[in-house]
Amino acid sequence: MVVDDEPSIRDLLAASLRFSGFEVLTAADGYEAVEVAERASPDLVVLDVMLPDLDGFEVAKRIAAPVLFLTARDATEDKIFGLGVGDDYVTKPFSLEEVQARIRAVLRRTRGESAPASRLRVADLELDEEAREVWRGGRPVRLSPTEFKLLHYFMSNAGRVLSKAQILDHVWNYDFGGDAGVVESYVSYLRRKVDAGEPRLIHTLRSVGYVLREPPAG
Amino acid sequence: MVVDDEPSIRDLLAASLRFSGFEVLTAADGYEAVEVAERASPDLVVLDVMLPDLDGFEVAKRIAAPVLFLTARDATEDKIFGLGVGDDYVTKPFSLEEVQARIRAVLRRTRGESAPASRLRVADLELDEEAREVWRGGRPVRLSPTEFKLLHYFMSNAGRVLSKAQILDHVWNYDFGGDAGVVESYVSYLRRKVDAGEPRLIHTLRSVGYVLREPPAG
DNA sequence: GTGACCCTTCAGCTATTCCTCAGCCTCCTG
DNA sequence: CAGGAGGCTGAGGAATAGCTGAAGGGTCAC
Repeated sequence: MVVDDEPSIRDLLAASLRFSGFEVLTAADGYEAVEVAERASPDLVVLDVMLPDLDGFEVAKRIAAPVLFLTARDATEDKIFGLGVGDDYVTKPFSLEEVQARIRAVLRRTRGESAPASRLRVADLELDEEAREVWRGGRPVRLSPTEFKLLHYFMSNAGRVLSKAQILDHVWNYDFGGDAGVVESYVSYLRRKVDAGEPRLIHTLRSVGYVLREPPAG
Repeated sequence: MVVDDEPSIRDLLAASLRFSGFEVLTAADGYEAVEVAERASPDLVVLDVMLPDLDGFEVAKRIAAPVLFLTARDATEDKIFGLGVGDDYVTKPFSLEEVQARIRAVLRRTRGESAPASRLRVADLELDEEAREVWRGGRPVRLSPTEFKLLHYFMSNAGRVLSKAQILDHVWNYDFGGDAGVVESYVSYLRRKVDAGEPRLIHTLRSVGYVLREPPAG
């Protein structure tokens, strides 16, 4: 369930999560959230701290499901964890990659026992979501946060063509004002760090986008 | 549904989509669009961002259907995706091939589960729309964007005779000023890249046009 | 405060792609 | 068989997209 009073953010999250295969309910304020949560018992709630009626913390207390908070950047962290309420948080403005990563982490944690692999693999390139580690051909690679998010997006969409606009929308914060040139820069960084050896995995499709895949045999 | 205030573009799109088997409604401005959409609940809306009354984004919010935006090339592309509104966009001037490709992609995506093949095949020539890959006799072929569009047009009209004018109208942008000589050039490119081996698939019908098909056995 | 790292922009460079054109070829016709 | 219309293709110039090194500014840890 996604709870935010701003329709644009609510829709953005809902659409992106649905695309990733989640079933999504939404609510625009605290009372609606509590109500919907009672009726539908969601597996997890993405909850804006700042709501028009009820305080986000208040809502969290009344909801049985795990909670991922959305909060302004300047909110002090202790407030979130200190209250013993909420399982993690993401600061606004966020990137979709980040929110999804946190969601999966919380689900993994709260569901306990079942510890899914959380490891992506394409050819001899491996990425561990939890440990935030990457190997190419068994050799560890150090990536900056953005590089990691970008590679993660590529790997979880391996074989699918991604336009620069799509990449920008998923990997960068939703309020990013710049142009798609950054994507080129970061692809260049990634290529240098993880795509130096054969076979090349990140391919450019001119005027279309990029795709991460093993080159077709032949 | 097609929404654009310019009659020429509206009619161009409507005619081309009808020919491809879609059922098409049109609207000339924002309010009409919202109204028609409510009455008819279209499966998808092709929507010009620049409308005389309502802003295209505003219209999109009030419409339940998936939206494919039409936008000027120089418009800041960033804001299209990012607002969580609209599912894809095409810049003006566009080619009909491109619009139809995007439409199919959006429908494929929003309808989810049903993942149609999206793969065309004629003899030993194969084309994957999503991956943008082409094989001839199992061997991958690299095509430029225009070559790919042209081949796609040929393959989705296999067996049908296409005049150079038709090809120009579908594969090239609607504002293309040049003459049909380009088509000859690109057919030549295609022949070299994908039609070198037997059997020849692209046939010239002198002073009529071209046709892609397997020669009748014998 | 300082240094390390990170993010973003930018500009020069390279590679690719697009389109035109001219010369040659092919087919049809008379 | 000659002539002409239509078609083919190689060459080349212009435009465009993409790559990457460098630089500026920001943030964070120490």
